[in-house]
Amino acid sequence: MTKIIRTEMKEKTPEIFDDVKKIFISYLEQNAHRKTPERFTILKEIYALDGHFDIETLYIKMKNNNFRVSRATLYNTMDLLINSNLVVKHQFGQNSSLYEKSYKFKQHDHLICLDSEEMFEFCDPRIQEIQKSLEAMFKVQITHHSLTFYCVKNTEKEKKTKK
Amino acid sequence: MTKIIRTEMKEKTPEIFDDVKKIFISYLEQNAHRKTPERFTILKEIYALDGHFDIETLYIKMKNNNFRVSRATLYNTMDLLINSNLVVKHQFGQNSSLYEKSYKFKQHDHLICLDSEEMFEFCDPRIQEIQKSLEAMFKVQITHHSLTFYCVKNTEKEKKTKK
DNA sequence: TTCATTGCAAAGCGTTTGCACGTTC
DNA sequence: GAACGTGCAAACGCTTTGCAATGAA
Repeated sequence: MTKIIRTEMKEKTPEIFDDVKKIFISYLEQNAHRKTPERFTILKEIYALDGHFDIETLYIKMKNNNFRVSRATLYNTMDLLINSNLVVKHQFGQNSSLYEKSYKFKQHDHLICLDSEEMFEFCDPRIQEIQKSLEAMFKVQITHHSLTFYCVKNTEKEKKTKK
Repeated sequence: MTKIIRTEMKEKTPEIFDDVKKIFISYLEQNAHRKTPERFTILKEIYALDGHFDIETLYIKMKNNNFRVSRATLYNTMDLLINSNLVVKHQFGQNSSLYEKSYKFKQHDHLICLDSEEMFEFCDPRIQEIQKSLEAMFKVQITHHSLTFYCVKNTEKEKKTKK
């Protein structure tokens, strides 16, 4: 599996779950969504995970913890969490999407090695400058972005198509 | 359908197909792939298209032109063309991939409006600077990147999840 | 002749949908 | 009580795979 190298240590996860829960409640109330126990259980499970995860992994984890949950509910809840800015979604390959908790975790982009199983995370302030330029040029408000660089360590004869 | 606004006009497509064909032949020979008529027909069809397209669109277009082709061959050939640097692949949503001819067409990134059907293209030199920094920092060679900004024109109450 | 490539159809797989039941408001 | 949310299974849609036939080297 993919080894992830983080360029900066993340702060120890304190009791941020209370904060996160409040934010989620506020979002649900403001948008007239119901506060079901499933939604809070899913949020809690996600904030107990580190790094990227996919729906299947989350599903298995919850099943192992004896929570009765369906994939459909997981997908629905992810949308709510993304809109609450509590989770970010990445689509690196063409396969499954990867998700990641985002509250109090620094926004970062990715550098993916094509000839090894490594993925690096980085944060470059120049991306914010580009964003400002675009907002001024196109007269829009940018909500988020996705930036991924792909690299090789060794020179390869023919690039393997990423599965 | 998505309206695409280009920030700079592309040069008129001259007889670049000869160049492109030579590059493809060279790639096929260097990698011991066969030079089948299907591959060249697909290449020609792609270079007759403008902007983004998906496999289904290309498939229909070729069927309409009375070419006997299968989707499987289209997918296989796209991989070869991507490795030849004659085509780039975008994965904006989580649905189908979009492809685009790339030879002699300026590398660009995208700005996607979430509350309209517009997509802008832009090219910012600062992205190259970020790339250089990353190559030095991680001691790798970057082959390509994907950068997409998402924006809104109007303030929206609840973000619609992109289909 | 050999075996990579092709078209076709079926399979694969992540995600979405339909529906009856349960639960929040 | 009304209607939103849930679990389950089936459906969906893009992509890949299996296989016999074709044809490039």
